[in-house]
Amino acid sequence: MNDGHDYLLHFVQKVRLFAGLPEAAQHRVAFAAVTCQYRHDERIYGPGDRTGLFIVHRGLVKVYRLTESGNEQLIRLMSPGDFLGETALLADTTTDHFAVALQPSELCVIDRARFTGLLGQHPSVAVQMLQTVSGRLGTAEEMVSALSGKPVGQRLAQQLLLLADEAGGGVFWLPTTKKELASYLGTTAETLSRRLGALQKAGVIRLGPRRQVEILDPEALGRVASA
Amino acid sequence: MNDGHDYLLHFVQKVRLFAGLPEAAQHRVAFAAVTCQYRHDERIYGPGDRTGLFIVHRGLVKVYRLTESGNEQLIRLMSPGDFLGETALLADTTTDHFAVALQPSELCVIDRARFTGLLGQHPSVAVQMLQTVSGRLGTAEEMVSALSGKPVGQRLAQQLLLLADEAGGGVFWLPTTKKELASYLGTTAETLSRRLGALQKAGVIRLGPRRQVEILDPEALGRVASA
DNA sequence: CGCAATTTTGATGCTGTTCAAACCAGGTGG
DNA sequence: CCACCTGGTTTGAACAGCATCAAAATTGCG
Repeated sequence: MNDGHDYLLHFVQKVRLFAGLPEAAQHRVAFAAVTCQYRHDERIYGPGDRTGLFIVHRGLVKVYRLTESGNEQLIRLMSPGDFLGETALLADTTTDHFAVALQPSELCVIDRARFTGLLGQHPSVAVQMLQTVSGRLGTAEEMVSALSGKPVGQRLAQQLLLLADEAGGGVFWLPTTKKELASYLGTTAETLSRRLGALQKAGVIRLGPRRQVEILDPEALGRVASA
Repeated sequence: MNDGHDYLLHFVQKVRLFAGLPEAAQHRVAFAAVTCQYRHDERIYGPGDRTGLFIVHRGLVKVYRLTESGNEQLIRLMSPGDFLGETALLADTTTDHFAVALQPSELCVIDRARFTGLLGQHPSVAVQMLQTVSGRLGTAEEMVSALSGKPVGQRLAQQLLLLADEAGGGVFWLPTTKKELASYLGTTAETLSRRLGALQKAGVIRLGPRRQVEILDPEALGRVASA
């Protein structure tokens, strides 16, 4: 049991959400948390579930919703250190989101009641969470602008630059299938394929095996992104 | 001076953000706040400004951004009791939003430093704010889904139902020009006009003078909204 | 090697944008 | 009270981008 606690404590300290907490409080968080393992394609939660707070420890989780036509609309990908469940947690409503592990993943779960208690006792957690959620709101609003104004090619170019930036270089691998990337960009796999092909033919990028993308001409891509 | 304070205090108590605070804290908030008057079309803040927290006391404020093509993209309308400025407030970055008074308006402004101090001292404010921002995130994400999936007609129908609901009846007035409603729905004034015309011809709604809208057949409208 | 999923390619049609012009409404000043 | 003027709104015609459907080609994997 102690082993488990120390393990959790170490993890809690690495998550920005709890980094600012006094150590005693970190211990309490570690006690409140439960770790869960999820295998590939395993569902973490779905619409109607009364969720708590999830924190990704290891793996990759996709959050999406279903459109009325039955298509998946990818909302975001969560990597280690990210948290999910903020909406349902606060509003006392249930989500309409699905969360599924894309890779074997490990998540911490903190019960709803315990977490709201924690929020009340430790403002820094609430403030930190507020910052993160504000950031997400900002990107969502940007997405709205992009969807209603820019053609697909621009959104794609932006996303490629962003992915390259995250990877810290001109070569990277798409984090998901192209079909899902397409849904994230608000388009279809077919159109995405055509746009990528066009970029490659223009000598701006090179597509390698296993969803590898190499950016040959970042400046040209930048021009496309903000045309 | 005391008059001013009492006036502010009364207002502070009516804003949900501060409703849960002990009275002493409410007094402190009232002291920290400054009221500002804005006339029609007056700019409240713009991109690059280092804003604080704004709370709408009276009037109507539109928040928008400019797309690269120079069009306004309406993000949201703020009515009395709503607050703005959360993004810039926390991230220590500057906004890329514009805020403009659509009507003669009165706003409370709380300085950035004071507000972050307040947040640290009173978790309930942070939690309340988190709830509101989470809600906004939810609607923004819905908007993304809608934009990338549904045709304009559906979005419009949803919005009409929502406005009718807010107004508490089948008759209401559009809160803004149709041009702005169009930008909010991610389309153009022309298309919006055509859709409204179609709905009227179908006997679902009736368009009156001064942007009045009367919903004649709510069920039909509902069917359009979730086709 | 062969299966199953992903990705690509092609042809077609629709939705919505764009540009242009007419139209209307409310507000102003004579 | 009316002519006028300035946004806002409507209408029309032509065009562009993207979705859709169907089918071929590729990839990854057991």
